[in-house]
Amino acid sequence: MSEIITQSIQDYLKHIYELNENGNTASTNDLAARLNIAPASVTGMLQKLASVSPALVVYKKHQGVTLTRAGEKAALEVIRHHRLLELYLVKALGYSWDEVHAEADRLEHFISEDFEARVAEALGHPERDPHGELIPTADLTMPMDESCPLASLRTDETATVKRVSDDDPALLRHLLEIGVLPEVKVIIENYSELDGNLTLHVEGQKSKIVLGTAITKRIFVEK
Amino acid sequence: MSEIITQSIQDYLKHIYELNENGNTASTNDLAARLNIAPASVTGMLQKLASVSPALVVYKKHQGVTLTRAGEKAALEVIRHHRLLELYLVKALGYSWDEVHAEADRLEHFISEDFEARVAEALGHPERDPHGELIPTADLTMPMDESCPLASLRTDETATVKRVSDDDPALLRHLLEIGVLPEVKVIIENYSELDGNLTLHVEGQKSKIVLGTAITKRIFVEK
DNA sequence: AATGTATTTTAGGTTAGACTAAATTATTTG
DNA sequence: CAAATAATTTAGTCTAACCTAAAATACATT
Ligand SMILES: [Mn+2]
Ligand SMILES: [Mn+2]
Ligand SMILES: [Mn+2]
Ligand SMILES: [Mn+2]
Repeated sequence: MSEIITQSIQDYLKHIYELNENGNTASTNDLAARLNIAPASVTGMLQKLASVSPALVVYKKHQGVTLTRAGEKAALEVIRHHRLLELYLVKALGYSWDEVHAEADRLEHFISEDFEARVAEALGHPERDPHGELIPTADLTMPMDESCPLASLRTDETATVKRVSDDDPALLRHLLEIGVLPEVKVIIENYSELDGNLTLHVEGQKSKIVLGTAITKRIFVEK
Repeated sequence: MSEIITQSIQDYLKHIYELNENGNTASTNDLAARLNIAPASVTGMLQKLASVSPALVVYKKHQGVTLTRAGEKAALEVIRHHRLLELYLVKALGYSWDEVHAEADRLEHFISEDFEARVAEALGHPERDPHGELIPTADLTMPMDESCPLASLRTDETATVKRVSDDDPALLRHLLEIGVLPEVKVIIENYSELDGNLTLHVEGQKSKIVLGTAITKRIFVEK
């Protein structure tokens, strides 16, 4: 039984996990867009993932998929690899936080459990990756994430940045430049009803900055 | 033109390089044995490698293959990855020298040129891997290897161990135990005509040891 | 409730890289 | 040098993971 979980399957499961995180089922089209694979091919793979034993997803025609516990464990394994690798590349090999994603996205599929354990040890069993994303534990549970989008804050609210989306290097370079990094405090000076722009003061920075929703939806904070 | 060099092709080229090292052409059967692939499948791949452009091997029916310059460069790229990775795993992550081969054999195909450069830098641009094997340079040339098999030495000769075969963990653990490591000096106390056994004194060790040809052919020394 | 649009699935096909069985060619040995 | 044996190649299949085009279904709007 217990089928081989290929690189391709790992990528499907990882993206299904991320789409499921907000309680949504993962739709064929969303997955196709994320994975850069034709929707028809995604349907084929989802049907396969649902019919292996143990099943990795629950599939109902036209209604997208959710992960089974087996699928979730496989997904968390890959995500743990990814995030540990990202942090290791930064800490040990001097990568900057906008460079790590692509490298980790490949290597995540090929490191051994031994390698994973040694890297975790070398890093002191960290909780978060360079972008503040939570690292699943060695026993494959995902810690609770208490954060909400910066975009949901309003004038005079105060919060601490916890994590940022890591898939756009240009955004990461910009955030580094304006000092919006994990664990940094921000104060909302103004919220614009018209465009959703936030004007905010960033701890340690002289001038205020204005950020649109394309950015503030990708920054997560705790109040 | 310039075809994609897949993981599978990289493995073929690497093993062809190693078989070619002693001036021999790489035979279908030898490759099949090393790669754990049926001879018929190897023939198919060799014909393909000979017909891509630029050609990666020179193939003549029933006579095995040799690498073209393009094939050699691709092979050296993989071998450089492998040996840098092995040394990095030992130096940075605490692997022992009998544990690194399998991990490096997978990762060699998936690290970026950037990763390679950073690892080389972190290691101070080393010349040899943990087993004493020479690391191809960044511009893909293989340094001269001046060593010869320990098995070719005779009574009263003195030599320095330069490298050992890295593909048998049990042998590596044994060599570690008896102190036969790169840069260690040995003196041949006796050579047996009958079985080829060598009795030798190893620098830093109390008692003499006797090694059969299965071992002495896999240890390389300089006089 | 009917129609148009968006989403998803089905059907049929391609490619890389493996396999086995059978045929061919090369090499060794009596 | 002929027969046996070993090495290699050919021919035909298989599987995973993708593709496109067409069909089916679901959903949104009037
Ligand atoms: Mn990936
Ligand atoms: Mn990250
Ligand atoms: Mn390999
Ligand atoms: Mn080695």
